[in-house]
Amino acid sequence: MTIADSKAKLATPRERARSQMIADIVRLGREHLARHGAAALSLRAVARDVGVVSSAVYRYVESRDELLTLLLIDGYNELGDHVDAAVDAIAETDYAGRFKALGLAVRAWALREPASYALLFGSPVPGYQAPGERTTVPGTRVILRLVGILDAAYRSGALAPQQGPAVVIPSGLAADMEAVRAELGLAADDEFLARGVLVWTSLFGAVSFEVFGQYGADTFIAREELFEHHLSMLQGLAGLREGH
Amino acid sequence: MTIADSKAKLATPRERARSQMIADIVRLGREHLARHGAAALSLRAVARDVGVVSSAVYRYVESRDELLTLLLIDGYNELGDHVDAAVDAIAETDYAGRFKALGLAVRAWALREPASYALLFGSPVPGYQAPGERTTVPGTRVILRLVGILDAAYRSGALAPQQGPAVVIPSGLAADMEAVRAELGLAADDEFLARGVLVWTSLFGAVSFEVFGQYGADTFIAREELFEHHLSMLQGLAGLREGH
DNA sequence: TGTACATCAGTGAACGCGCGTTCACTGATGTAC
DNA sequence: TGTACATCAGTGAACGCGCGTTCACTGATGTAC
Repeated sequence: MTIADSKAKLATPRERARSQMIADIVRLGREHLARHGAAALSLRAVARDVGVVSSAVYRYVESRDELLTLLLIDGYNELGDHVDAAVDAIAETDYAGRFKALGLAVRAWALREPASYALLFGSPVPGYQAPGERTTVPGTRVILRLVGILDAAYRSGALAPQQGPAVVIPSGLAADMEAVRAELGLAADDEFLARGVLVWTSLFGAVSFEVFGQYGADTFIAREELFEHHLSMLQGLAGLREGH
Repeated sequence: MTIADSKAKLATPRERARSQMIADIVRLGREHLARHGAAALSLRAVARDVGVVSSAVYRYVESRDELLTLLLIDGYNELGDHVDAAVDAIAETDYAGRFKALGLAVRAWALREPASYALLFGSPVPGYQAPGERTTVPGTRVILRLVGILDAAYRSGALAPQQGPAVVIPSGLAADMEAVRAELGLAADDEFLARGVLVWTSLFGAVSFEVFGQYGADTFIAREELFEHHLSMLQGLAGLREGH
């Protein structure tokens, strides 16, 4: 039974108390993350914040690693919800608008929750290996959304043809792209897919630079303008034309 | 007196032993970093590896934070040396070639030293604040090198004019660009500078995705081809034409 | 060249701390009849 | 509706561990005369 299930049913009082407790643990765990970072996440400290003795947490969470997993899933879903809401607010055929909304939503969430963002997209937590069977689905929501926008634009013919000299796609890369296309049921050709991957990494690269403080303290005051300008260029790189 | 100074002089045996010891501490500290991550970096563990009692390390390093600073500077300089060597191997006027060499050197070093890369470009270490007066110079070597290549290309007229519709640079961003241009003595206009910043963040974004495992285990087998393709696109984005 | 003293490297014990996890326990909440 | 029992939440003590940092100390290496 998942947390959502037991919450939805609002079953017995005990079950309600139980899911409330897990929610508290995750919430305070996230605060703890924000203050001390993922590597220093401590079950004991979270227990103190929850107002319970440290061993009591083991009634709800198997181990420190499982708490990390819960925080990871929670973070992915929060980010996914924000991105979905932002994208859904834009007309389905306004591909450029949806792309920008996605990018702005990622940045806004990352700046609001830098510690969660670091857990999701920063350096791996030493000694911790995320259980793929639980994190893959929430962890791929944003990229799937982005791919969905770009592929829909491609299908509708709204993507601008490639500019400049033709770029050769080497065979190994072509094979990778074919696999992705098959797995996700995409229409776009290798060239556009490869551009999409670059747009993806570049988007997160720009957000990470800002969140992780790579720009330095003083350079770039107008960071929102800088990011929006980046988005415009990435939009062009992806082949998305304005207002389509 | 810096480490390099005392080494160069090869002064007294004691001084040689001293700088050798510091070098050992940094070297083994880096190994420790690789295995356990920056947040878990422990003076005691490094001392054990060096073969000395933990308190002895305090003769050479003021505190755990100072060891982190030494590792940070060491990492920046190693990366900087690699990048410099790769760039210098290409003719000065082959701007596109130098750009690609820079990108490939960053990626190669990051994959060889993922933990150092994570310390430099990953999530910040909680509770640690790098002392700007010691880290800024080594920490800006790569970006200054990149800016140098792009600005030299601009001055020589080798940069392609902007393609596609004119992008408006808002006033705040323009002011930031003017400040950067003045500080570094650049010639390039706002438009090219802004593209340069995107190229910079995108380059590190692509490397970070690969080093931090964001691509997942199975997607993208041909990662070198993928990265080189990214570099080609970024080269185009920067306005660098082939063979110039 | 030889002696007396100062400097330095490294030792080992100790400080107080927080961590993850286990375990036997006490009450409170639920369930079966 | 009331009693007897089972389930669960939370307690508090304990385990063994590693950490950063301090301090008085022993020898070895250097320096001044």
